[in-house]
Amino acid sequence: MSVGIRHDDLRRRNRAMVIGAVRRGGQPSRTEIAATTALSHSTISAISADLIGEGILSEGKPNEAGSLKRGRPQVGLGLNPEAAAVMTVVLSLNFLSVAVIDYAGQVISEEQRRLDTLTMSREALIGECVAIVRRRLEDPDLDVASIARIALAIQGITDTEARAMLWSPITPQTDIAFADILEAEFGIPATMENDCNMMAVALRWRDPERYRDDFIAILLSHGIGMGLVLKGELFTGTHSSGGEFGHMIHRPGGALCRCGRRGCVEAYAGNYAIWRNAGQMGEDAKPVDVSDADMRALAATARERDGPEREAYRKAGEALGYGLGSLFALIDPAPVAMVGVSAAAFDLIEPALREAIAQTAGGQHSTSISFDTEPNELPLIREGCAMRALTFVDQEIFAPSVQVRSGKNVA
Amino acid sequence: MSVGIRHDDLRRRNRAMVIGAVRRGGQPSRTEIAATTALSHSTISAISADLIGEGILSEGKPNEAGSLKRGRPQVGLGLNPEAAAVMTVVLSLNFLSVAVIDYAGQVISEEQRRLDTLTMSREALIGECVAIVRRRLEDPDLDVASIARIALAIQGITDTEARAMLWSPITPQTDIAFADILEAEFGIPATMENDCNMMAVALRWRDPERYRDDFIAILLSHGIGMGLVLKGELFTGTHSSGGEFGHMIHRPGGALCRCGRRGCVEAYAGNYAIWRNAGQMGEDAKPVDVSDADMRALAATARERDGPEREAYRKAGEALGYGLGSLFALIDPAPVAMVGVSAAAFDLIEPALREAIAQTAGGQHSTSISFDTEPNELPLIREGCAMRALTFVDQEIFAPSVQVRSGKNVA
DNA sequence: CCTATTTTTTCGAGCCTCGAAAAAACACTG
DNA sequence: CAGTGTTTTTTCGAGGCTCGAAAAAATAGG
Repeated sequence: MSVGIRHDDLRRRNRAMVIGAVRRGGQPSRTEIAATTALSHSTISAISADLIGEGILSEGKPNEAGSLKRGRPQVGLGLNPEAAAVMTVVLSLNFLSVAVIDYAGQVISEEQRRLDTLTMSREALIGECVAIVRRRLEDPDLDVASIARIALAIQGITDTEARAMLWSPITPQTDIAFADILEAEFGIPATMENDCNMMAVALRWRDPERYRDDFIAILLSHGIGMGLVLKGELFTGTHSSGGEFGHMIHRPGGALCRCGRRGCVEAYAGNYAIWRNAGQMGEDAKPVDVSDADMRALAATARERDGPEREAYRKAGEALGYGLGSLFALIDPAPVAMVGVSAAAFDLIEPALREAIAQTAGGQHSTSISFDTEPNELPLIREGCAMRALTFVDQEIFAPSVQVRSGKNVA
Repeated sequence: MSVGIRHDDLRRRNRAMVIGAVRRGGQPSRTEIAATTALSHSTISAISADLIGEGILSEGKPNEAGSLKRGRPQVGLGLNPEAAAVMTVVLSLNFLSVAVIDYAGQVISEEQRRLDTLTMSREALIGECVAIVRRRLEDPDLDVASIARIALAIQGITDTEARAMLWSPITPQTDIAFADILEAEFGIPATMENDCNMMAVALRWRDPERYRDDFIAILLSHGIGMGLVLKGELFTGTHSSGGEFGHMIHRPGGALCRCGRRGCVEAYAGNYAIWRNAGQMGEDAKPVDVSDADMRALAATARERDGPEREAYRKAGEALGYGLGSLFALIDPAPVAMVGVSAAAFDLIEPALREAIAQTAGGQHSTSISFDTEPNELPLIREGCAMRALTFVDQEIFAPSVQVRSGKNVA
């Protein structure tokens, strides 16, 4: 049931708030933090003194950005890059990418690797992941002990507790508890995240003006994925991973979807769906993986001449529009970011999308709904993972419930 | 931005928590409250002493429910019925119902009234509401000063701040700021709530076992409404009122909906949709209001023989099933309560609904999705309003941010 | 009547935040 | 270059809150 607030929760939460204010950026001074958190100067002073003493924060150079104001200059607080580090592991189709990121968010070590995820055995897939992580950990320039968290991301369905990949389009393997495996192997806490959720997290950090409390990130790729932020929090469904926007029903009994069902949004707007419609192979044609290059060529053709290619994109737009309309009927309109290779073809998709959305209850103010596009999803996913892992460190390690006060001093 | 926790917030929140634990029922003892809130006995003791002193809580008879245990018997805490009172105003088609409820949740005064909402002028509608509230306030048995809150409920769309009805099927009038009107008239804080949201609130109080953190209440009536509770909180969309489940798109370009658009779930499952399908009037037939008696007769006919009536219910089930399937794709399956006159015909709806939902991604475990039915929505809406208003009193008046400590003693 | 048991209250200790005042750090002025 | 004004940051005592331990209260059983 609902639990009371203990006295020591107070400090914990306010510590987390100060760290959060600093991470949000701009080298805020103590005074600025006091203003945004509505806590008194004395409190902020005490907490930041603690945090600096523990090597979590550090004071910036006061001479920077030549303060032209009258009195004592504000001294900006920043994150101490050496306070900790995190690792991101992004597993996508035929591609594995790992990075080590310092506490301030800078990449300090990375490795990328092509592999044939669709045909690999379960053991090989796990083995590659473990091996690449091990290689990064053994990097002589790195302080292994400082890596406090690993965040993995994968396209597909993850479990509630962010421990395992349950199903993914990039591999025939199912139910791999990556988080548990890496934790057992390296003794570092790990989580298994959904790629679209990480995209949403990254967008929030990249552009907090536009992507603040409510917004939607849609991945237009082989499949259609969604990351949804509602009321400032990642909405991950009540049980499993992200909202399966791509499998909302567009046309009952309609086109064959990769998931085996019929009429899903993805069966009209996924790369394979656009491809088979453009090739006039019929709506029951077996879904195939289409390369990004082929998709770009397809879009070019569609731009060039009216024909089945253009019609395929129109159908995709229609499906996305009705899907978004139904979604907006539930949650009300919000800014949308279209991410992935087909986001580069959004010019072909948008007209039909807008037309469809205008036919729905959620599209009442359809002209005011704004779309952003970002063709490259991988950097977003990695950034999201990094921020997710760093936020974990901020909250769970540097502002823990049981104040251990490790007193470790990185000086 | 995110705001820090002040020192005085602590008491406020823990006070609210104690009140909440008592309202949740069962005359809990101080020890039981300490257990559920994870606060210490001393804290609970101090807070409950305060609350009893302020006349908010009262100690129950210790001899009740003959405690057979060894030591000092627990003394149950209850809400002092005289601590405050709230008023509910439920405006539904041709019907206005008002009740005064004491702090413990008992109805102490009520009045109901038939009126022709569909033809009334704006002024007449507002006038009737104001008049009926005034009559209750002038009830000689009542302590007017004790009424701390009014909660109105109406079918339709309300604004974000719960101040105004923006649109409702029960009247051609739009944009009536009922909450502001009543506040101005009587000087009592008021809110304007969506009827389906209040149904959801009521279900949560009625059966917290089943309706705890995630569930859905669907109103099957003239229109299709939804109240959605996610992660223990009423989900009211990001901007406006409740999720407009009834206006998710079932079939793009399909049957004509009351909202003027095409293919909405409601255009297949609303009373008028079932009625016109049963009468084989075509999917573009103008929506008409059907009486509850007519709907019951229709259901009886459908049960009796196979024919267009039965087919109409099948279509309704199909629309609801695909709609729920799409919803479940986003939020994952959750218990559903079907409320309203057509919930009494759920036996006719369920087979097609289950068949449809099994075709969707959200219906993966469709057999495990459970439905409850409750034919009568009005009592639910009233209960929900009452609890909403009482919770407001609990949290905003008896556990206020600025501790005024009125010290009023109801003895 | 005494003892065991359980609930509730009391009391001092330890934190935490706050406000006010002091200290610090700089710009401006003559 | 010393003095003054301004703004930021720290210090310090006061007031609150929760907690744990111990005491007090209330009952059943013998």
